[in-house]
Amino acid sequence: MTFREFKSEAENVVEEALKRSSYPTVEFNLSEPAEEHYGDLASNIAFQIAKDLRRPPMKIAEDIARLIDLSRSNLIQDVSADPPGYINFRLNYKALAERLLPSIQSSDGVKVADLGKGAKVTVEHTSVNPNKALHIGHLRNVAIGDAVYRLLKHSNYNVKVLNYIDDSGAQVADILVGFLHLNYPQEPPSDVKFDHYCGDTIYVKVNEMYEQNPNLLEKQRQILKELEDPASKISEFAKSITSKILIEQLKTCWRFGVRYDCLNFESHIVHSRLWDRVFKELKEKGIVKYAEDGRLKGCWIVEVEGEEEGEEKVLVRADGTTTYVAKDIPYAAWKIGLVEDPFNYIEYVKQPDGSPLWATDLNQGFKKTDFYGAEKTIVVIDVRQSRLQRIIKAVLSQLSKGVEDRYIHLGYAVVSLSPQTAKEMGFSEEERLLHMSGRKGIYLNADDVLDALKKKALEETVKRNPNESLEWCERVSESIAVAALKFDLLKQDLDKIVIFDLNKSLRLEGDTGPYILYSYVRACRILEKADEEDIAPTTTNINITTPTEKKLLKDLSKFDLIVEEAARNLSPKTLARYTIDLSTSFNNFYESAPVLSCSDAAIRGTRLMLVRGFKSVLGKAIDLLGLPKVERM
RNA sequence: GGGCCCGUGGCCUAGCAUGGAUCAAGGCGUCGGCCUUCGGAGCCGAAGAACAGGGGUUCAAAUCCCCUCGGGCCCGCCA
Repeated sequence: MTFREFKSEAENVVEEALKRSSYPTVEFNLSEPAEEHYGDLASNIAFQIAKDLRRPPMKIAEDIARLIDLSRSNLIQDVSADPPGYINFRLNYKALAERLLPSIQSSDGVKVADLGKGAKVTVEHTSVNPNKALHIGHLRNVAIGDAVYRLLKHSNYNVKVLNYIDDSGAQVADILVGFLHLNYPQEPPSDVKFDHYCGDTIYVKVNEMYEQNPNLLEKQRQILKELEDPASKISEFAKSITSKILIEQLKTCWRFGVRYDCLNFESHIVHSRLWDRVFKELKEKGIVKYAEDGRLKGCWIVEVEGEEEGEEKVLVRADGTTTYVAKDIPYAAWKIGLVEDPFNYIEYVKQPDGSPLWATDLNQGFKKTDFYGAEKTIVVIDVRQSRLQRIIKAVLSQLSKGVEDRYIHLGYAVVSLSPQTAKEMGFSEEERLLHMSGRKGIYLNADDVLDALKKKALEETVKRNPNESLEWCERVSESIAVAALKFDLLKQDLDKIVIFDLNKSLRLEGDTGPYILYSYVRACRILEKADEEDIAPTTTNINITTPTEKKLLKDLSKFDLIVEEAARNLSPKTLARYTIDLSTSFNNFYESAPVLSCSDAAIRGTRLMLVRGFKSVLGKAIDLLGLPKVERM
């Protein structure tokens, strides 16, 4: 918001000084010094010049610093050359406060850079097979996808969120086998959600039975065959089951604070014959080849860039059916507008935030242009799918130039169970982390984890709020649980495996979501009391004095730079880390700079503005991460 | 066998894109402090002294390059 201006002022004065000097023009950068006491920004320009001229950097830094003219700068307090050759700039905190604080007294004033200029982008995430409940691993996908959506939307992209529903695969047939051939009742026990029932009981049991009873596998194949006809009785039955599961899954996602724009059903993509059109073009352009002989005789295959011969991927089997990856190609082509839209759209359900959730349909509904033909499309899927995603992208690139930049696979490492949790749950006795498996029943259901977190938060909330109703405490605890889990899944690098430990992840202290919420609540309390005591913020006589005030102010001023970085790199982690840092700065300020009891009116008023500004900025950061907010806890 | 990713104090992580400053930063855990002060889900301090190992590039490497080791994932006419 203004750190950006400080930075560009510093850039300008260095460039101008360089022009006035006898030194050659070079590229340089400005970064924050390792230690606060060096200043607020440092230029490495002297090192860059020293490299070319083979002269001591310190001398060069001194020469340039001497030529720097600050007369037209507002936010630079002073500048110095320091060993071994840095040019350090210090912020004029009073000027920064006067510029920044009035603008962020309400959340409307907290602006984010316009990166998107309204460009149409789709983000696909969640995409859980509709035969089971979401587990903790799925939640990483959901949290990342939702945060990316929020980051892009606020950076002025026109973002639509897609959720791909594979309603015609073998996993769905497995559930049908359970109902039709193992006589599972169609209603779950009264205290069990339908998605849990299908996933925890039927899916796992059916897969166990396949091993003992090969006949059952034959039944599954039969069901799959019958599912190909959308008008068949079994298709209708499948649809009723998958819809029931899907709605339960959506409830979990809504509980997690997530929304979507459109459900894309695989069965619709298959029956739309999109594949035929794309396949025809792939053949005409020679992108797919027919294997005349060899191991893959009779198949249509593509070569995979960067892989050895003999590693070709089959798109169409010898029997004429399409493979998994082939099914994704027309869908991806649809997303970026390489094919016409064959779908109608119906309003599937109203979401808790009031927005409609649309779904593809082949018969009824309207035509809509919102969901296909995006400038960029981002698909959030774990890294195990990287090779397939690369193949899809490569095939599309051959159909149309420029697809490389428009089709983006956002991969992330999986969530695994810690040895302790694996033992506690009775999944394993080994001292190593355990990968989850829906088929084997090795996972923790998302709802169960949230419930456990909520229970823990509730104990604390009730203890701290003896005068509040149980309903109130429950509501707050639910928010704390969601914030804790979501933040835990967002805060680390996408390339790193999340080792989920039931006990450790139930933490409410330290680098956690509750820490952030707690900081927010503290700010709310101060503002509430200030209101009661009729203490108004200063707007004319701003006075920044202490180190913790300065640090908080500086952190606030960086918000838009951080959001920009996070949005550009599709990196929720970047914002998550900032949010912790900002909260820490506030808590330090809170300990050392009393607001309401401060006797100096100007200082008190300034601090109050800082608290308000903090509430606005942190509130925005919380929104962008997709965490729930609470005003008391 | 080929490809991708990870390896930072006892444990978990940030920093790596764009190499630089005397102490490489947080959290957890351990030990010790801080409520007559806006809420202690907080703050302060201490101990531990660590960028997997080796080589290279550079005035300067946790960061770039190469090799080795350890761990994970992917490599099906399954999805």
